[in-house]
Amino acid sequence: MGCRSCDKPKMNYRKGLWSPEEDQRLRDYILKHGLGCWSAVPSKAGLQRNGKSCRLRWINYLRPGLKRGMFSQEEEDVVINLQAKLGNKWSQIAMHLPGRTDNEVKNYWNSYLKKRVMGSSNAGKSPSPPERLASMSATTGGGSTATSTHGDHDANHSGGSHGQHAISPAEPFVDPQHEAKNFVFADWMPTAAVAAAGPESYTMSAHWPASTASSGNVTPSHGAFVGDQMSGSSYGNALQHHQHPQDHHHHQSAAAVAHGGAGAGMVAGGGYFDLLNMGDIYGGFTSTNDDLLF
DNA sequence: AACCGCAACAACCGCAAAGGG
DNA sequence: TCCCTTTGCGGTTGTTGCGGT
Repeated sequence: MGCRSCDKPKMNYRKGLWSPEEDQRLRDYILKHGLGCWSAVPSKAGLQRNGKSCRLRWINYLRPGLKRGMFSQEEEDVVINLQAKLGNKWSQIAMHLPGRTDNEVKNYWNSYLKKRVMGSSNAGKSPSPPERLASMSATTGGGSTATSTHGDHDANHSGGSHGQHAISPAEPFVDPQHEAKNFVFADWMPTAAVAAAGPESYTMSAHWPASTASSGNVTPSHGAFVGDQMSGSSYGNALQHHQHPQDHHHHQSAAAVAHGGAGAGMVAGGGYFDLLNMGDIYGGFTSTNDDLLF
């Protein structure tokens, strides 16, 4: 833990939302050097952030394998059950939800599930997500906020996280192009990995779990957007424009898959990332590029 | 058109645990 | 064993967009 070699002079750290440039720096740095001493990351990566902030940003946003978008019915059930069982042990709950971060689970619980659970105790009249979804879907994805600066995820989220009603077997909406947007990894990997490994050496099949590489869900189209986004004048605007009114549908297919008996994991084997393997991927970020075998 | 309240969620803060010197 | 630093976690806050009035 202690990393005295990482000692650095105190400085005024930047706070607030991360800019695309900062994200890029952090990504590049970690892709290049792997995970190590977070306190050393800011200076080495040329960021005016503290290590804690970098770590958080990486874990909650930039880390490979993150699954963004609405929670499937199955995921909701897991959260509700585990919350009842474990209490607010978000990190532990998140462990059962591949691709979800504790922060995301926590936010989802606080903003929606808690009310729903409370509500359900009241004659089972749960405040159904559609209430908001209905209005959201009529817009560009609704509640995406400042944080929508990061856009697509939030776009998916805001509308999506409340779209449980959309989980309808009779409505197996599947749009690979959209589904791909559920993954931050897909956002940046195509470009970042190329940057790290070199265009020649980078191929999807070589770096992704087979199930992922073959799933076709990791589409470059989104990565291309990121490129635009990065070069755009406004992170937030770009992303907002990217929000899709139908984003809330993304996960219903995931849910459908889950309900369809994926069994081993809510998304594993369903044509999505094999998120159950993502732990290995995280672990892959050790110290060298050689370890970056996705 | 302006204002207000609500919702969503990223990010911050503080604390405790872990681990090296 | 103690001290110090880093890391991880959970609670909370801040910011922004949207709908309603």
